[in-house]
Order: sequence, then structure tokens, then C-alpha cells
Amino acid sequence: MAASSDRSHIQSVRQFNRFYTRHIGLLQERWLQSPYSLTEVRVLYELSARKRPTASELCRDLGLDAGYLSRMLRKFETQKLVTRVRSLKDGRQSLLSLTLQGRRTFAPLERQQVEEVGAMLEQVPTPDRTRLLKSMHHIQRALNGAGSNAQYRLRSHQPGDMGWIVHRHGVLYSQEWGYDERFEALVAEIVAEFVQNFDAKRERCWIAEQDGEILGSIFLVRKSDRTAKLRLLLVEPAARGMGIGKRLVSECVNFARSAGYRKIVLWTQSELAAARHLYEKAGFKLVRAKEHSSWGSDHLVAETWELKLA
Amino acid sequence: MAASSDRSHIQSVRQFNRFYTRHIGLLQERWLQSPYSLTEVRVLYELSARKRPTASELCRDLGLDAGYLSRMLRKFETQKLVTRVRSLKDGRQSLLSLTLQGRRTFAPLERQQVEEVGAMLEQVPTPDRTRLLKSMHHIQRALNGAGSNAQYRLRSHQPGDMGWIVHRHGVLYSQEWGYDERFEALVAEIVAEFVQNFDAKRERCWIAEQDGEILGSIFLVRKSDRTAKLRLLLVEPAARGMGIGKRLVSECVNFARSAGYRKIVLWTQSELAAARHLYEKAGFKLVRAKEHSSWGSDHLVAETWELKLA
DNA sequence: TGAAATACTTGACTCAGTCAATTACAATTA
DNA sequence: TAATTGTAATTGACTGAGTCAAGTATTTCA
Repeated sequence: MAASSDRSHIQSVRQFNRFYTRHIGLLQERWLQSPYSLTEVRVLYELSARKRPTASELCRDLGLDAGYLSRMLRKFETQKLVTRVRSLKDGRQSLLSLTLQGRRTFAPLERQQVEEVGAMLEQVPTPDRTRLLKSMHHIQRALNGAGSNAQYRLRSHQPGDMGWIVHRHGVLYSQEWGYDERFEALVAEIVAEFVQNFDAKRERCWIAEQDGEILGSIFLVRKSDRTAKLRLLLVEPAARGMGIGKRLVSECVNFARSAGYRKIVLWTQSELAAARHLYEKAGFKLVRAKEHSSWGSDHLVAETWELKLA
Repeated sequence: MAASSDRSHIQSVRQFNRFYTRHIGLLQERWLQSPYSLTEVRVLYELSARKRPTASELCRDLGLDAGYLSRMLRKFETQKLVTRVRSLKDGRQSLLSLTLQGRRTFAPLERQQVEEVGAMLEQVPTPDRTRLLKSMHHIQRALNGAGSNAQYRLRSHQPGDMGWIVHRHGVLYSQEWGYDERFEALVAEIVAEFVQNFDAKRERCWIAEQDGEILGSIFLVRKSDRTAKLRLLLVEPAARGMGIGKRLVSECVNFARSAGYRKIVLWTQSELAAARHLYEKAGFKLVRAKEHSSWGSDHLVAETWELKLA
């Protein structure tokens, strides 16, 4: 699994970690001007944010030594920042909460941090700021959810999807096969026509999506009463190998069958090996091939494939 | 400036900071199994990564106390991990470098961290991983470049742009004005035609871009020998207020003038106040208005504007 | 009911990191 | 060139955040 490209990924992550360590360090240095240590402030924060936590809860979540925390809490108690109430459920535990004075003491610290973060954000120009917040969100989700909710779902099209499909076709076919912008224009034409003549009973577009991110797409459109056409199969490079392409094709075929078509045809290029393979697996047969030059590429071979439906 | 939406942004950032502090903390805990402290490892890392740094350099970049570092380096020296050579340029400084043994000692620590980060990355499914790395990159750029290189640039179109333009028109007009997918299809048709009949001498598309992110776009196309048509002006919400719209319109007008057109016309909707305002400022005059119903919206008012060129 | 586990407390300690004073050299200026 | 100011590194003296281990009170489980 550990491909060589992982090397550079790992380097990037470590570099980011160093960067962010320093960044957080800078923000945290300012805490030191208050009479409380960093850890003390973290504890105060948790006390203000939670409802009556126990000491062991804080130990666990903040990763602190029990003895250390115990002493800290006693200090807070003598300063009248914190009160403990013996738990009724479990006599060993105390339920902790900030006193009014505790809140008053903590508030300016809190406010100061809000201001600091605000000032930092002000430095970032607006378009970058949006991206910054989105990025932070993505990182948390990627590192938190780690593997569990990795399921994509299929849905039909909604505003924005057609453009996305054109966009990704443009980018990927240019990168991977060197097709020029006329290919993208062809895709734009196809999707425009799809929307304008859309017949929901006999046509459909499927979008494979995960957490709002599009991973792939496919279309089935009416060619004649008895013949449907499969178009614009696309799977994002990052999502390849997850079986998305296979799933999309099979959805298409099932829908075509239930919509009463007798045949599905499709048009593709011989060099698109991955797609070709999917079509073959789904039972499509190559019926025609013809050399042509388009989209800035010579010696392309356009292929027509067909699948007869039972 | 500090809008109320900033509140939630600040909360998000703080939440991310807490999250990432803990995340980095977990990774760093493992260091503690080595006989070196976290700071010592950071110093070793910098020694291995740089070519003959001086002590003051390390102090500055790692934010360490000079005395602390001095003692640490002496310890490393007695352990034969580090050698110093008095600088010829400045007799007060010593040039530091790891000895062979120093490298041997550091290598397994380094390797261990590479493995840990690698293992962490393995947990993240591939599509998320790409996003994760991109996000880290975005964050660094946003926080580093902070305001300095915030300049966008204009360029003409390239593969992927047409699709992006369709996509963003679809999303934004649906969100902001409730237009349905037929509007997006119309845009797709327009860009397809633009590419297919493109005349570089008399037509152009401008993309406003910042760090590879598209912020806005505009088209000028030939309507007749004497008349050009301005189309598809779009500025990303996050980038509004930076004067991008104004700049795009003025580029268009200048190009039209130098391409020999006598007149620019454009078609817009009365409700698009921001765009309307730009056209007015650029000298366009409203010449026709007509109510219509399109894209799932009733009582739209289509307007035709004209600008006579000198 | 007794043994094992858990929630916290307390005492004793250490070592990472700070601060201030000092030495050695370099750059600047009169 | 001597005096002044500034910077690089060192050293001594300290502190306080955090650790470790042993102990007490309480709960849970067999």
C-alpha cells in the first residue's frame, strides 16, 4: 500500500505539523502573561465549557496527570474559582464547576483569545479566509472520522453539477490525454442538451458524492424509443479503485432495463483503458471503431459499444 | 469590519486549534520514549536538515532560550553527536553540524516519525487524503502569506475554466436567486459556442485567479463586425468588494475598443443589482427592459444595456 | 463478604526552560 | 585608534510545570 508518492505526502504532513506547532506556539505564548499556565487555562476552559465535569474526565480528555490536576484544582478552590460537590452517584467523585468569580476571572482570558484569533483572521484576505476555514474543517473530518464514514452515495443531479462535470472533464482529459478545450466544449454542449430536453422517466444523471464532494458521474439519455445512450462516465482520480465506476455503470444498465430500452450504446476512445474495461465487464460489445483526429490529438480511435438488454 | 459572522469563524478556528493541539500532542508523546526531550529532537531535526547553522539561528527559528540551547549543544558535543567549527567570518559564532554518529542516532527517531505519520495517513481514505493534503497547504499559505501576496491576476481561459464557469453560475444563481438548472444549461450552451467559434482576435475570456483559485470571469464575444457582446460576468462571493468586477468590465471595454468594435451590448436581469451598478459606472446605458419568466422564476425583468465606444 | 478496580490525594522529586550576569568578539563612531 | 555600542555564546542560579509512586476512600464484581 505504501506507495512512493506516500513519501512526499508524509513529508508534507510533517512539514505542516512543524508549521502549525509553531503557529499555535505563538498564539499560546501570549497566555503566559496571565498568572495561569497554559495547562491551567486549558482546564479553566474545559470547566467553563462543560457542565459539572469530574476530575477524572478532565484527566482523560486533556491527558493530564491525576496528581497534577488534583493540586491545581485545590489551588483554584482556595482562590474561590472552583467549587466541588460530592457526587451522589459515586462518593469518590466530585462534580466541578466554576464559581461566579471563576467565570469573571476566566472571561477576560477568553476574550483576549477571541481577539487574538480575530486579529489573526483579519490578516487573511477574504477569499483565503473562506478557504482557510473550509480547510480546517476538512482536516478535522479526515483525521477524526478516519475510515469509518467513508461511504459515498449516489444521487441525481442538482444545480452546479453540470458545470462541475464539464469542469472536471476539461481538466482531467487535458491532463491525462492532452485533449484541448474543444473537448470540454463538447461536454458542455452535451450537458446543456441533456438538461434542456430532460425526460425524467427515461433519462437520468447519477452523481457519486461523499461529504458534499463529487467523486464521479454518469448519464443515461434517450437516443430512440428502444435505444439508450450511456455518456460522460467520469471518476475522480483520487476516488479510483473504490468500485465507483462499476457501480455507476450498473446503475445505468438497471435503469435502462426498467425504463424499457432494448439496447444501450456508448461512444468512447480506445485509449481510455479503464473505462473500456468497465464496459466490457458490464457486457458491452465493441461494434465499430474508427480513427479520427479531434481536440488537438491525432490518431484517436473512436469506438462504439453496445449492450443488448434482455 | 468585525462582522458578526466573524464570531463563528473565530470559534471554528479556536476549535481547530484545540483539536490540532491534541492531535500533535498525541504524535509527540511517542517521542518521550526516546532519551531526548521534544525540544532536543526539534534541535536535532534542524541540525540534520540545515547546512551548518549557527546557534543563534536555531534560537531565533525555534524560539529557544540561548542559554538553554548552549547547554543542550554542549551535552550533544560530549555525546559526540555534534561538532562545532569556529566561523571564519565571525569568530564569535560556531558552525554546527551533526557527526556521523549524530546522524546514526537521529535516523531511527526520524524513521519512527515517518512511520507514525504514514500510519496516520493510511487511516484516511484516499479521496479524503488528497483533500487533507490540499487543506494543509491552503492553511499554510493563508497564514503565512498573510496579506502580502494577495494579488489576483487576470489570464485568458484554459481547459477546465469553461466548466468551472458553468458550475459556479449554476451554484450561485441557484443559491442567490433561485434559478433552476436550466439557467446552468444556458450557460453551458454559451460557453460551448464560445469555444467552438472562438476568434482570438476579436473575442476573449478573462479569468481572475489567485493562487490557482478562480475568483471571477467575464467574456467578450463578437455579435457583428461593429458590435460586441459582454457576457457571463461573475465574481465569487468571497472575492466581492475587491474591485474584481470593475477590473473585468474595464478590461473588456478596453479590448473591445482596440479590437475595433463600435458598441458593446449586454443582457442582464434587473435584480442583479451589483452587476447593474458596475455596468452603469462603466458608462453602459439601459436601452430596453422586458418582463419574462425563465429558469423557474416569474416576473424577471431582462434588461439590455449598451455602451457606445468613442 | 472479600478482592480488585476506580477516584482522588499527597509527598518527593526532576528536569525542561528562564533570567541575569559575564566573556569574547565585531561593527560603529568620534 | 580608542572608546562605544551591539551581538554570539556561555555560565550560574533558579523555578515551577509536570511525573511517579504510595496511600485513602469508595465502588464494583465475583
